[in-house]
Amino acid sequence: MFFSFFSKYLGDFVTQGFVQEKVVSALHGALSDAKAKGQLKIESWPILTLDAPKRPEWGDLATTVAMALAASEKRAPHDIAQIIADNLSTRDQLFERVEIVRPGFLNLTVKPAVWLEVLREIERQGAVFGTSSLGVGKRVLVEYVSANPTGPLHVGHGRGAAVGQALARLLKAVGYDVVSEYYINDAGRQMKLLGASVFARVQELAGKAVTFPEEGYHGVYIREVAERIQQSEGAQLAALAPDEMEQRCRDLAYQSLLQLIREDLAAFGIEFESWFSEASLLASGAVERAFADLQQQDLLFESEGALWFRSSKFGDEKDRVVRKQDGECTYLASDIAYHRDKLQRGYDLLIDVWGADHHGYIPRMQAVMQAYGHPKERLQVVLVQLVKLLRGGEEVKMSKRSGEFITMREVLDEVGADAAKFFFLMRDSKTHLDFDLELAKQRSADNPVYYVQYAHARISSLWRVAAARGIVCPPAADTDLTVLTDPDELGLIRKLSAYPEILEASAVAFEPHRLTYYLQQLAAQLHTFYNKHRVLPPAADQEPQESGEAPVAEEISPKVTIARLVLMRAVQQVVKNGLGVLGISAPEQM
RNA sequence: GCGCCCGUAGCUCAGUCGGAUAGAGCAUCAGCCUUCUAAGCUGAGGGUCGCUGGUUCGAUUCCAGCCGGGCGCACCA
Repeated sequence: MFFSFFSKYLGDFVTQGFVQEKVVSALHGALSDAKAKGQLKIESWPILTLDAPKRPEWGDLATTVAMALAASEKRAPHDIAQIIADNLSTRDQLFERVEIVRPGFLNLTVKPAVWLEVLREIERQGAVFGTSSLGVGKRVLVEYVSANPTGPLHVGHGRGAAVGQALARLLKAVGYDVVSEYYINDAGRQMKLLGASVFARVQELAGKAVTFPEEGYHGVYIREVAERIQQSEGAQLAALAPDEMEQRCRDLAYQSLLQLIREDLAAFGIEFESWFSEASLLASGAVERAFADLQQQDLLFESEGALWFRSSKFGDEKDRVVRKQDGECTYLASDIAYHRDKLQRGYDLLIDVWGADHHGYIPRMQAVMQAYGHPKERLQVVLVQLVKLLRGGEEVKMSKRSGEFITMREVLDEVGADAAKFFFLMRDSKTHLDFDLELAKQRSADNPVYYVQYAHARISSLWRVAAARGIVCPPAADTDLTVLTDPDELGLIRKLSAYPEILEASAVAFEPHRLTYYLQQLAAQLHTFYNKHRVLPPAADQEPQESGEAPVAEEISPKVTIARLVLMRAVQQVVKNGLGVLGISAPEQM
C-alpha cells in the first residue's frame, strides 16, 4: 500500500548502498586526483564496480578498476592499483585498510564506524530503505496473467501472477511509475467455444441429447457453470432460440469465470489497477485504426485472400496474417491494436509476462513496436516457465486431455499465498520450477518461506520479551553502536548495506528471484547470529547454570543489548521491506 | 531443418556487463545440544561449471562449433 507514496520520497532517498556510495565517491576522488597530478591519463572513465570479496581477509569491498584501466593506461595493473591506493590513503577517515593483491585487486576495508552508520540510515528511512530514484519520471505498464476467462487459473498462472506482481513492485521500488494490467481475451474463438461448451452442458441438464463441440472445454467447471446457469435462469433460457441461448450462455459463463479469476487472484493477494478488454478494442474500432496506421506506412498487404502485417521488415522471420481469408481477424490483430493502445497511453516501457511457450511471439510483437515508431526494446517480455508440482518428491500428475489440472486455488488452499509466492519467486522465472507442496506447507526451517518469515517473527519476539522486561530500545541516533565489533555483527551490517543494490539489480534485470535469494541469505545470517549471540540478558529469575559443562553464556552489558537491539531492528526492517516487494507478509509471530 | 531457453556438488538451484581458492539449501557423514529469545548447533566430504576450440594477463561468464533436454516455427489462443 505504501508503495503508491514512494515517488514523493524518492528525491530524498537515493540509496545506492550507503557505504558503497561513499566508497565509490572516494575511488572517484582518488582517480581524479591521480589524473590531476598526471599520474594517470584516464581518457575514458571506467565504471566503478564494487564486489563483496569471497573471503573475509580480502576486506569488505573490492574493486577491479586498476585491472580495467591497465590496457588504456598501458601500465601494469599493480602500479595503477598502487597509485589509486596512494591517493585513497588521504581519505583515511573512510578506510581502515587498503590492500593491493596479485594482479591488481584493490581490497578495501572500511572503518567499522562507517558501517555502523548503515544502521542509522536504515532506521531513518524505514520502509523506503532500499528504494531508489533510478526510474523516476518513467512510466511502465506491466501486463501479466491475462489468462483467458474460459476456466479457473492453474498453477502456471500462479507463477506468472507472482512474477508479475513482484516485477511491478520491484520497479516501483526503484522509482518507476508502474501500472499493472490484466488483458482479458473476451473476444473471438475461445469465447465462442466457451459458449458452445456451456450451452451443450445446459442442454444436457435439460435432458436433450447434444453433441459436445469439437475442441470444446471439457473441464468439470464447465458443468458447474452450466448448473448454476440452469438453476438461476433455466426457464428464461428455455424460451430463447438456440443461438440466442448459446449467446446467453457465453455471456453468463464469461462473467462467472472472470469473477472466479478475480476471486482467485484476490485470494492470492494480487490486485490489478487496470483490466483491459479485448472486446472493447474491437467494439471501439481500435483494430481498424491500428490497421489504418500500418496501411499508411505500407506495412499491410493482401495476399491469398488474407491481410498480412509486414513484420519481416523489422526482423521477424516472416510476415504474419492479421485477417484471415474468412474475414475474421487473428489474435495478432487484437494484440497489435492492444499494444498500440498501450503505446498511445504514453508508457516508456511495456512489460509483458508470458508463458515461455509463447517465446516465438516476441519478434512479431517487437516488430509492432517498431511499426509504430518505437525501439523494439520498449517492449520487454518476461518469460515464465512451467511449474512441476511435487508432493514429497513425487510428481503430481495432471492430465490436460480430460481438462483436469491443478488449479492455482488448490495450491493456495493447501500451502497459503505467502508460501506459494515465495516458491514461485525462488527461481529464475525462465527456468522450470519444482514446487514441492509438502515442503511449502511445512512449518519448519527446512521450508525457505518459513525460514525467512521466521527471521522477522523472531525479532518481533525479542520486542515482546524486551517489553516484558522493561527494556526499551532508543533510536539508533542516540545509541552508542561502537560496541558492535563482532565479525557476525559487522557481517550482518554489510549484508544489510547490500540490500539497495540487490533491489536495483533485481529490478533492472526483471529478475525477482535475486531478491528472494538475498532474503534467504540474510535470514540465514540472522539465525546464525541469533543462535550464537545473546541480545537480551538472561532473565533474572533463572540465573546461573551450574558451573562446569554449560557453555559459558556470553556476557552481555546493557550497552551491548541496546546496540544489538538496534541491529536487530534494522535486520527486521530490511526483511520486511524485501518481503513486501515480493508481496509476501512479514508476520510478527508464526 | 531453423530459432529461443536451459545444462554448475548425489538432488533442487544461486552466481556470468570477464576477475582471486566456483557458492547455498536439501541429502550423506561426524560430533555436540535437548538450552533458551521460538521450530537446534558446529564441522566434513562431495565439482574436468555439458564437450571442444577461440579471444584475453585472466573464461563458469564473451565468441564459434558440437552434445543433451525443453519450447517454438498456423489464415490456433
